[in-house]
Amino acid sequence: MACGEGELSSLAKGNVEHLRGHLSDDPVSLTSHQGIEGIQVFLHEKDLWTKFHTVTTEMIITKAGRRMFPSYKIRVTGLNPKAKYILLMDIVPVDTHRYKFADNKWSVSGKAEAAILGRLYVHPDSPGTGLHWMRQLVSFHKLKLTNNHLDPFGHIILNSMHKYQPRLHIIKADEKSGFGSSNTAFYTHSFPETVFIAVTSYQNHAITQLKIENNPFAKGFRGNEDLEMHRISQMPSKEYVLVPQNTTRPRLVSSVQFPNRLPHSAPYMAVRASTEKGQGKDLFSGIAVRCFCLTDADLSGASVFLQQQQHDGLPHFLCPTLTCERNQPYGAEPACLQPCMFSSSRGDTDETDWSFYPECLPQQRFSTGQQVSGSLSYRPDSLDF
DNA sequence: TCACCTATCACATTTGAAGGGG
DNA sequence: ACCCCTTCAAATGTGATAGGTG
Repeated sequence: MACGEGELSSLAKGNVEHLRGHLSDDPVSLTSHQGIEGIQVFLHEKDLWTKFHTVTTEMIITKAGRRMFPSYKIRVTGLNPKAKYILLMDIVPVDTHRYKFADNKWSVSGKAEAAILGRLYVHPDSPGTGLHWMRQLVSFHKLKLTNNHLDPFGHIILNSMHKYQPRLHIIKADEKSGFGSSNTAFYTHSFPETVFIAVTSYQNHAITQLKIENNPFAKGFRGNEDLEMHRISQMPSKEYVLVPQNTTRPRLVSSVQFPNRLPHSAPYMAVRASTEKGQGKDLFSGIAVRCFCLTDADLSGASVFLQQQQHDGLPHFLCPTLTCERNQPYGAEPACLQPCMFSSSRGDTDETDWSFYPECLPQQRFSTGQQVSGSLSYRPDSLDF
């Protein structure tokens, strides 16, 4: 059903270029059309786009060309199943400003550079029948952005630090509709949440984090703390680096490293990590969890607490150790708690009570001052400290 | 000369397609 | 035909450094 580039070349490529003259340069109007009625397009992963949009989406541009993330994917309805259509994208400047990122926000920094002749990205399945386009997601994930004004690969050329609006065009590709003439039937749509600023390196750390968390190819940058804690665990105890407990750590806990000595006076988070989907989250019934240690007064030991992020936005704290003899959520900051420590040595019969977490049964217990490292396994039967 | 901003490159890591062997 | 494994190109953000500008 899909039609290749060759067919496009012979049938219509020249005409598609010719169509540029008919396409509006106005990025603000969301939809315009001529000779086509009833088409609807829906943005795939709209929620993800919105997440990026709320912190101002940035797209990397490189000399070699860089794909967009999130990918531009759409679902189309309302096409004539038997008629042929060409689907294509272009990306147009939103305004005539150049932008800068300072004080954690984007602002206008001057006049835009001269606009580059806009290139079109024709979907490789073009021309395809309405049935073909409607029965599956239409993905423009292979579209690449470049800042190379002499780019020979047909990538879309943009200026760094300028704001752009991607647009979708659906063009009826048959002679009857006057294809290639001024009567060509077309439909154009812009999704406001896909506006982005082109950059050569990310400016806003929030965007970097969103990309890392959502782009599978950036998976290698997730959970860097895992690697860090592993590195730390290989160091002599005096060289442990401790992270203040109030450090924002939004992710879930799956692995644990405990130094054998901790400075006193403040709670420290000595634990961290999560790389696998669902780890921690499932263990703790879908609530975000993090672990940290409290020291006792003579620096000789640490206790483990688990912090639950409640839906009311207030963190509650659980102490699963026997010493505390409290298995209730604490409605207070950990600093308000009396430090408690593991009073038993390894092999002692004292039970660390993990019963609050029915799936979470430690195979071993800690002793005071004992260096403990290991991981909370995803599978309840393989918890291993 | 200096500070600041932006661009570029090598790098480590992951993904996923392709190909070979059993 | 199917499964498993290996290989490799492509995609990705990082961090150091280069280059441009005022």
